[in-house]
Amino acid sequence: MNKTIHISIVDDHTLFRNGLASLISVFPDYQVLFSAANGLDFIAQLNQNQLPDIVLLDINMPEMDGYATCEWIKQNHPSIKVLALSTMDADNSIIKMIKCGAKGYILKDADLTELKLAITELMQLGFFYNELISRKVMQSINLLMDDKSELSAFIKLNENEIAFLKLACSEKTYQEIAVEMFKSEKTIDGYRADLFKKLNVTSRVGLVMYAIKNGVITL
Amino acid sequence: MNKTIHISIVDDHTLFRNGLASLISVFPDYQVLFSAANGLDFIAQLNQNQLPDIVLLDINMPEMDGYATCEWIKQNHPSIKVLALSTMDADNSIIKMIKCGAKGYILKDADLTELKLAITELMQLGFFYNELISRKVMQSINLLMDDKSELSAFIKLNENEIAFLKLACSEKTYQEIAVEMFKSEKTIDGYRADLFKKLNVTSRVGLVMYAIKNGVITL
DNA sequence: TTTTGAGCAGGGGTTTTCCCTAATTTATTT
DNA sequence: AAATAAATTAGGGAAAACCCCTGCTCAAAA
Repeated sequence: MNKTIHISIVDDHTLFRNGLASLISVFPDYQVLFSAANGLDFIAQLNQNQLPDIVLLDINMPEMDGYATCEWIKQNHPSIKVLALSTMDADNSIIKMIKCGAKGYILKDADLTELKLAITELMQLGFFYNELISRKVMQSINLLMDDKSELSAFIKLNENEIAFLKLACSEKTYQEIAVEMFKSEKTIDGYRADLFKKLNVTSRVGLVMYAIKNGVITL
Repeated sequence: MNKTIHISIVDDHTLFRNGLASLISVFPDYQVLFSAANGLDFIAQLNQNQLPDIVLLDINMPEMDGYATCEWIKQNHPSIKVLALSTMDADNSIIKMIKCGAKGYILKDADLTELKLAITELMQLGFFYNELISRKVMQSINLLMDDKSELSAFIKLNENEIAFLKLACSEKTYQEIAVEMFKSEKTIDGYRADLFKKLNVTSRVGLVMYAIKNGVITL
C-alpha cells in the first residue's frame, strides 16, 4: 500500500528534463506531475497542478535559478521537499543549496539507484545526506573555525558586488564598468578589493574563475 | 517494415545518459544498444556489442572528449553516424564537431520532436542540419572570406599557445608563467599577442572566457 | 549620544598588462 | 647555400590593474 510519490522536475535542458521524467516514470510508485525549464516556469505551473511531494531542482538555470527557486518553495510551500540536482561537484553550491532549504543534494552523474535512494530517504526521513554532502559540511565547519570561510554559502555578496562581478567577466576596463554602474572608478576599485578578500582571490582572472565556477554568470 | 535503428549514447552524466536512453526507448523503432560515460568507455564497449547506426555524442567529457571520439569513429567505423549533443550553443563547437566528422548537431535543450527529427533525417539523408547549424556555417564562411576567421574550427593553436592559455586561466602573472614555461617574458608576451589576434579578444579576461567556453580548461 | 560598521569616494603609488617595433635565432623551402 | 618563414627575444611607453591609507556619510546598535 505504498502511496504514489509525486515529483516535479525543474531543469533548463529539455532533453535532460524529459529523459529524467521518462526514467522515473518506469517506477510505479513514482509519478512525475510536471516539469519546468526554470523557477518562474515552475511557479507558473504549480498553480495548474497538484502539489508535488518532491522537486528535483537544477541549480544553474536562466530566469530564476535553483537558489532563488528553493527559497521561494521554502517560503510558499514548505511541505515540498527539494532535492538539488547539480552537474558540478563544485565546492560551494552544496552548502548554499542546503542553506536555501534543499533537503538533499545529488549529482547529475549519479546513477538511478542513488536517485531512487535519495527520493525514498527524502520521503521517509525528510532529508538525504550522502558522504559527499557530509564531507562538504565538515569542510565548511572547519573553515568557519579557521575564520577563513571560503565557501560561498557564507559569503554574502550584495547586489552591487554581484553586478560588478558579472561585468568583470568581460573585456571591459574597470573605468568602463564604473560608467556602466553609475559609480566612481574608486567605488569600483573598492568593490574589487572587497571581492578579492571575500572570495580569496588576488586578480581579476580569479574573480572571473570564481564567477564561472559558482554560476554567477552563465556562458 | 521499418528497420529498428540502433543507437548508442555517450555522455559523462549518468542521469542524463540513462534518462535519454529511457526517453528514446519509448519509440519501438529505436533501440539503445548501450551507453558510455566517455570516448574510451565507448570504444571499450563497442567490441562487446552490435555496431550502432547512430551515436549521440556529448562534446565535453573527461578522459576522451567528443571531438576525439568523433575522429576515432570516423577513422575506425565510418558507417556510424555521429549526432553531436552539446549543452552550449557555444559558437565554435558546432563547426569543430562537423569538421571532426559529426553528421548532425543538436542542443541538449532541444525537445524530443527535434531529436526524433534529427535521428530520422540522419538515417534517411545521412545528415541533419538545422538552421542553427546553417547559420553558424554561413558565419564561418563569411569570416573566412574576411580573413578574420574567428571560429575555433579554423584556429590552430600550437602546444605552446595552449599551454600558455591554460596558465593564463590562473592568478599567475605573465612573468610567473614565463618562468613556468622556461621562456622569456617577451616570448610569453608574444603568445599573448598571438592569441589576442587569433581568438579575437583584447584582454586576459577574454582569453580566460575563451578557454572556458571552448573546453581548453575544465573547471 | 557615542560607537560601530557598511558603502562610497579620493590621493598616490607600484606592478602588471598591453601594444608597438625590431633584432635575433631557428626551421623550412627553393 | 640562399631565401623565406616562423619562433623567440628585446626595449620602451602607455594604459590598466592592483594596493594601501584616509575621510565622508548614513544608519543601526550599544
